[in-house]
Amino acid sequence: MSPGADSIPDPAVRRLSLYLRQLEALRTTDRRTISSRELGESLNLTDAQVRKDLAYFGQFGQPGIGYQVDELVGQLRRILGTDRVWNVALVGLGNLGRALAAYRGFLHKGFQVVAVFDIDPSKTGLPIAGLESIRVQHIDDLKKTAPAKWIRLAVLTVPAESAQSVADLCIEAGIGGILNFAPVSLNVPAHVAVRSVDLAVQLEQLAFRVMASPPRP
Amino acid sequence: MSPGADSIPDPAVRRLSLYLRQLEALRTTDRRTISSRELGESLNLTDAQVRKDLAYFGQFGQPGIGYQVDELVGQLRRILGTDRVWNVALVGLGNLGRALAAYRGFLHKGFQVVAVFDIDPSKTGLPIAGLESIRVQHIDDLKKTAPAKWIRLAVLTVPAESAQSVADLCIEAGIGGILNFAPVSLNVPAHVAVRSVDLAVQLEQLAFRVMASPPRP
DNA sequence: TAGTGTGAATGGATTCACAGCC
DNA sequence: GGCTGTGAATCCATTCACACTA
Repeated sequence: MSPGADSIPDPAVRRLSLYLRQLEALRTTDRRTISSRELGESLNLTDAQVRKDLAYFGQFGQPGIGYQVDELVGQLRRILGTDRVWNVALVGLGNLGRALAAYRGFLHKGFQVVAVFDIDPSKTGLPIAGLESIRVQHIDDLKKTAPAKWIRLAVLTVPAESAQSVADLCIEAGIGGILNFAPVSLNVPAHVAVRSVDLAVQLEQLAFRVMASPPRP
Repeated sequence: MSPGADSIPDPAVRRLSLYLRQLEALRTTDRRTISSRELGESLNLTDAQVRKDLAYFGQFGQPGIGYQVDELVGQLRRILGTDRVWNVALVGLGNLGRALAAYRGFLHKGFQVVAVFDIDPSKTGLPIAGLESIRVQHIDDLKKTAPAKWIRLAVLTVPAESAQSVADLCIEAGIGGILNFAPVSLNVPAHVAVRSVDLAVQLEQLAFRVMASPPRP
């Protein structure tokens, strides 16, 4: 069926998530089909871009009609892997970590926080607001808990200084993907995926663009 | 001096922030200079990439030596605009909003949250943990407060349903850059910069990559 | 020798444009 | 007429390779 995932341009895969999000929003309306042009316009992309991205994975559209919203949602979920639920570990219980633990939006998108870790022993055993069924574990439990609970993704909300060593622990524990909120670039082996979100970096990028455009009257 | 900001490839500008972060970490050590090769290796980039990115903005290196760490930090801050402090508005006081308000790491990177808004009238006037000097304001104050406090950047941590209308308010208030955490794509005029961070999208991207590589033994 | 800055070459992603289908 | 899927053409970013400098 589809070609190997690594032969597909990374930008195309990123857009897949945006298509899915847009289509899911559309499903609450009574729209049954959508054209590549409409879908593209809603995201500031060209119609050709949309068609090419989807065509990497198969032929989902009908000439003269467009794409069936429901079917395309199903296909995109399958492609991205969110047609099942992924168990996620959250590591680091600072402000951000607690906020993410309490965030409800993940589950129906296919992700479920099933374990929470911190290095501070005084926190272990405590309950988590918004996650009634689980307790904070010490980070040393990661290596045992991750395989036992089928956890393959980890969210890191730890201080910059400890991020690399925590990432190493995650990898040892068999984690395959890391979402890193610490402001450092992690070194990981090729078989591990990392995405980093650095708030300060995002703001810097905005600052650069704001400087470039003239101040508003 | 430098060419217009929009003639510079976006990927290059993104890397500038990473260079800056890396160099700032380096400054705590006694390293005075660094070569493009070393800087690149620490970020999994080629030396040519690093040199070309920097060369868009000027000639900062010394042949045979490399780059002076301190000087390059200064140049990058100037280029990105973080040699001064940017006033930031935070809109939406859910879990994530409160976590970001309390986050200390921003100030010394050049960003300062100087106002906080929410639509819930019962929250207005309340103090913010971690931001002693300010009080929650109602979102209708945005249009008056933003110009008065020289706020040009906004961080949106509001529900998906209200994100677009809050963004519209920001734009009306003269905001030039929006960091959007709501899982929707915002429509804004060309003179406004937007960066979106959607946690679910990030996890989806990881899931896709993890599926592509074989499970670990 | 070590390392920058940069034109030229390469490699990839986006857009074009059109054959084919509803 | 409307719309997809896709080779071909274009555009743009990355890498190469080398003249030049400390």
